[in-house]
Amino acid sequence: MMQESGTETKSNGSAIQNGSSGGNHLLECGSLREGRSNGEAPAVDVGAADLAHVQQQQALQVARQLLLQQQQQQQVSGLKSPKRNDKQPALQVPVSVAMMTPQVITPQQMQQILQQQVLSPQQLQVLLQQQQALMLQQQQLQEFYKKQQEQLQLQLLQQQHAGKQPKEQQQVATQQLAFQQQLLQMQQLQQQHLLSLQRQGLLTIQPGQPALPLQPLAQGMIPAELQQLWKEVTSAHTAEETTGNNHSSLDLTTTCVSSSAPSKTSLIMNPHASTNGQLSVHTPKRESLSHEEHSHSHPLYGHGVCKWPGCEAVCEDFQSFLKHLNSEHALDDRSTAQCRVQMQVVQQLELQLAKDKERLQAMMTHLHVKSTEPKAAPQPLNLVSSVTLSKSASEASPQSLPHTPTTPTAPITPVTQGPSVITTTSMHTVGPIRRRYSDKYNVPISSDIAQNQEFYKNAEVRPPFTYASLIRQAILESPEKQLTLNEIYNWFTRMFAYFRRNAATWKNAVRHNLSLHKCFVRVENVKGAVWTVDEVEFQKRRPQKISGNPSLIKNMQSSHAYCTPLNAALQASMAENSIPLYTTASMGNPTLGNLASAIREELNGAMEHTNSNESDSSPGRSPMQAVHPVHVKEEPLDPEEAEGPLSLVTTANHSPDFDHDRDYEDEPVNEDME
DNA sequence: ATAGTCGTAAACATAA
DNA sequence: ATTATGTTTACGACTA
Repeated sequence: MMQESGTETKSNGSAIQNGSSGGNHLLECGSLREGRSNGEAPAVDVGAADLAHVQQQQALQVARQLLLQQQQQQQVSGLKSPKRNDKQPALQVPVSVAMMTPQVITPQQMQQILQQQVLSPQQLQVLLQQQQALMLQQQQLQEFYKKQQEQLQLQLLQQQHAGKQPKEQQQVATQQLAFQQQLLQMQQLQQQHLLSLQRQGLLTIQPGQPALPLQPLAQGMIPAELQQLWKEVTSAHTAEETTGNNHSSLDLTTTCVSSSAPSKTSLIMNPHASTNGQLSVHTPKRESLSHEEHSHSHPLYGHGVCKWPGCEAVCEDFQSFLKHLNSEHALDDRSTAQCRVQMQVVQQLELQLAKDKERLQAMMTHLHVKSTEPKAAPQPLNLVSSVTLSKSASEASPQSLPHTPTTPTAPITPVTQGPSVITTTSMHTVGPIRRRYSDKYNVPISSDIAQNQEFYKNAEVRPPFTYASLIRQAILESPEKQLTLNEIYNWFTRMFAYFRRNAATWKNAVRHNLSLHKCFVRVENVKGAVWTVDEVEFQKRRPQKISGNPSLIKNMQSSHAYCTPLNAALQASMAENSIPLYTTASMGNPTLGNLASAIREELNGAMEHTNSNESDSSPGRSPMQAVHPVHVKEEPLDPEEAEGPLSLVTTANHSPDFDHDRDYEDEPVNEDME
């Protein structure tokens, strides 16, 4: 008999922020159409290269045009971000453009497009050059046109005076007409190409836009300026991206340029960008465009620095800033281009946000778990039990259902619907009453926990991992990589609402597991004993993980090779995703971490498997280094080197304040942590 | 059909 | 004596 109710140091641990971002009204996320299913590859055909270039040029110009208009309007009223609510006049144009896009191109398409580097920096450069050429051409044409017109008028006047109509005049007139036609044709062409561009997702311009006016063309840019512009836009952007914009924005520049930014790449690689809602709306400097209602804090001004993308000019006071703004960032092509880029950034972010919101909503709806919801179901487990998303669900749901007594409150989403709604990576709910832990199914525990931390904390959902995995995780998350039994208990209760009840049961299970599995090593300590993890042993039992999926392994390996460069960064930043627990994880694209660790863990598992279990026979760098359990306590031994450093960081999150928290005692779970 | 894994329950031991 | 901590056994569900 274990009566853990004995030690009830009610310090209630907790930082259980039931942050559950509750009712976010999901935005209608534009249709999630397949990315350019019909292989009309945006890629430029060699033969049609010129045409494509012209198209791009024109597209760019149109974009500039739009932005110019926008800017003109904004000059007075200030900038308005194309964010959700504004339908203000100031934004009219851009908004329509921005809002348009989702329907025209899906995010996926966008990603693809960008990934394909349809507009790679180089390409854009070329593009710009060509644009310059074109503009010059047009300029010449226009000038000529003007001259002709002037001439014509002069002649007209003269002739009116003279009262006669010489042939010359007619000639001039027809000439002019020809030019006009020429120009018109050009415009039409431009529009045409624009449309095709749009179709290809190269440009996000509203088709209904009026014919390309000639005026803006006339004031085309100076080549040099264009170059500079591009440079600036690019560099500024990349810089920002790398400085912590996690938002996987898909703007042209960054996506193409900054291969170093893990977020982006991974997002692209990620089949289902799953995030846990929470995709914080926090856009680093990108808010530059967002409008500020507060007169004083100009979104483009902060900390005495101009926040215009890539500017960073120092301005002592607001006045000088305004001055600077008007002089340096006046309505010109550069600003326009930058604006455009910014627009895309925002747009993508919004798309992403919308998507994630929708996802979250679906998750919530599906699980029917609301932190506010009265716990009608006494058996928390059952609540999710039928949500089986993992394997078992897909194969045969029938068997799983009968077991669940409490299905009433169970998820709404029919099981048959499958994992489509909830991304398989993020939401591995337990199986039937007798969970089939996804533990083995390529879901890295660490990332899953990190990602769904809030969820687990608030919803009494059984984490889809075995006790062993959870215990290991708890231990690895600790600073010393070692925990006392009680600390393990605390970790369980702290991290999972599910483990705040039936303490006797699961605590027994924990102890049972600790004793049973060789991977848990008990180490005598000054003040008792602590438990550590023998990673080698732990991994030994993992080969089963990927059991039947050679292709997956293959993919993993290949993809691993591909993302090796970013792996380091990923690992560092994500640090198993568990560090800043919900902070970083939620900030960026949690999926990243998931992906990263998934890859890593999977790989380890796979390799382990193929390496013939045991006996590190691998010549090169075997994922595991045979270490004797004895050593365990001495040095954390990094069986998976990849994870070694990570774990170190991981521990950081284990703030001392958590250590105090006491158990949530069993039976009378006063779930007042809502 | 079978072996292995996992969760649960419980008996038992031991130290504080 | 009580409690926390460990160990061990048994058993059923489940999977490969």
